[in-house]
Amino acid sequence: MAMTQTAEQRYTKPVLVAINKPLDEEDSLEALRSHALFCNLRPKDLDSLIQQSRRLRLGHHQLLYRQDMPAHHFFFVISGRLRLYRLDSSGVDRTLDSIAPGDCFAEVMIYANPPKYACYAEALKSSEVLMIPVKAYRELLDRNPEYAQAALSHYAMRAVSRFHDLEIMTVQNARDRLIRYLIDLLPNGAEEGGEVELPLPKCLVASRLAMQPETFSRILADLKSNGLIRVNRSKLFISDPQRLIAISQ
Amino acid sequence: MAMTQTAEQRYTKPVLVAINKPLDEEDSLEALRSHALFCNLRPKDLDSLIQQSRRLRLGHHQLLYRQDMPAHHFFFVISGRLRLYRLDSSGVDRTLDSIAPGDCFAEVMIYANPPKYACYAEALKSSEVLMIPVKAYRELLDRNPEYAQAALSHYAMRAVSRFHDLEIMTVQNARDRLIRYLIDLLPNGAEEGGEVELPLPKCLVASRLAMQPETFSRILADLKSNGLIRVNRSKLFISDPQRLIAISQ
DNA sequence: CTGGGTAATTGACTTAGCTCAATTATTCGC
DNA sequence: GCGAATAATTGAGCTAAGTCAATTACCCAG
Repeated sequence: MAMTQTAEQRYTKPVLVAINKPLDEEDSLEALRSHALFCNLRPKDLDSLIQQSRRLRLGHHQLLYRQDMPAHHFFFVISGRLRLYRLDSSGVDRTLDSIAPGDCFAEVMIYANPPKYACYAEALKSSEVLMIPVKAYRELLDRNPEYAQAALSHYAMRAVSRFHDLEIMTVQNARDRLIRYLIDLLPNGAEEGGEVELPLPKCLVASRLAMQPETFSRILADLKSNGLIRVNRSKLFISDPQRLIAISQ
Repeated sequence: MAMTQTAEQRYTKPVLVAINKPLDEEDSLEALRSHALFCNLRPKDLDSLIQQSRRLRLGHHQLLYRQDMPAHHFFFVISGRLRLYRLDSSGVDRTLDSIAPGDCFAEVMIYANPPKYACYAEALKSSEVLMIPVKAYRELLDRNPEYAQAALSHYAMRAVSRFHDLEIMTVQNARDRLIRYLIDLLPNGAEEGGEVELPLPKCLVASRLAMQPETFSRILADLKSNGLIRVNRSKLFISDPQRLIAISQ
């Protein structure tokens, strides 16, 4: 079962030795330029930051960093998808977040003290990330204090969203947690229905929501049989979010 | 039962009309001066910020702000204790955090957009808070960009700690969640034992950990009968944290 | 210090969700 | 496109934890 198999067991490759090539080409960094952390940087500052960064290719299931490793870099996802997880004392693997292209992660390390990664990060499929030196970004902020504003507001948003994640987890039954999770995946929340794609394989969504994969599967089957959702692989169609909320009391 | 009684039902007093007196006296603000967000401010800047703030007295169970209220202030706890919680659609009250003297809260609102409180805040007992205008603090940061560093590193720490809170909640059984929670309350974590005081009444700790008060009580009784903890009101004595961790597999 | 209200505990019962196990899909490397 | 490995589903049984109810212990206001 995936949840009891640890990343330690799965991956013997050393961390952070993926093929990395200099970032001379300018393709596929448009998303970076529009990211909240970077969109206000002067072009020359951003270019310099990119020059000091490395593009990294990660294979399916490849580990990017380990919890407690000294954090010298933070990351921007160019393509693919990653997940953040922790291992507890008994080696159980707890998925805490998934990261999509266009997102940054471990950026909180820029100002953490000590700068140690708070979790593991691995690629869920073959992915490309930009590996940005913490030192370079900090120096940029120190030389240009006006840039701090964007970082502060980015961190504030992140804090609110983690707070919200915590709220879901205080919901005491598995079905209601799953329903809240699905509704948060909808682009407009409970406002209107639509199709959502699970950002993680089902067994990892289950782990994220503190339930067993079997329980996840049964709840989904039940919602489906009640006509509340339609399921197609990892894509779910929710026609009426309000009805979903209603059944969760 | 406390968990199903909503704050709305309990409190009819208007919010934010507690007696507030100007902060001319300088007593009991020592803790403020040593807080990470303020300790690097030049005395004249800090004094000006304090001048623009108001000291607020809150009675037992008094509501300070509501979720989604526009956030014009953030807060520093001078004395007493508060809790942060949310209400879900069915009116169930979910405790997410408790705030002790010397802590700031809602400070993330300084840079949130829109500036709306992400939760409710109420006093758990009679408390005094300093009510700091977001505008004043933002202006201070805008005029003195070098101050941003402290705010950034404070936010980074907060993010890591929320991430950790989330991790506890992915633990799938109530006993293990409670054990992890208790160990986090120990000053030195699992390193050495000691006495911890529950920061919330037991029924709210239960809510925070997504379990029923009855379950909380039974788990505590069981740990006690196994000699793993000693209980005295809201004070728990943990002699051997490693043994506790061991039984949580 | 006393009484009313809330919080905590304990018991009995029920059920959601976990575990184990077997089967069927799906995915990915070759 | 084939086959091995992983993921998802489904069933059966069991147990942790929820519910309801009654009792006892606290805590603050008066």
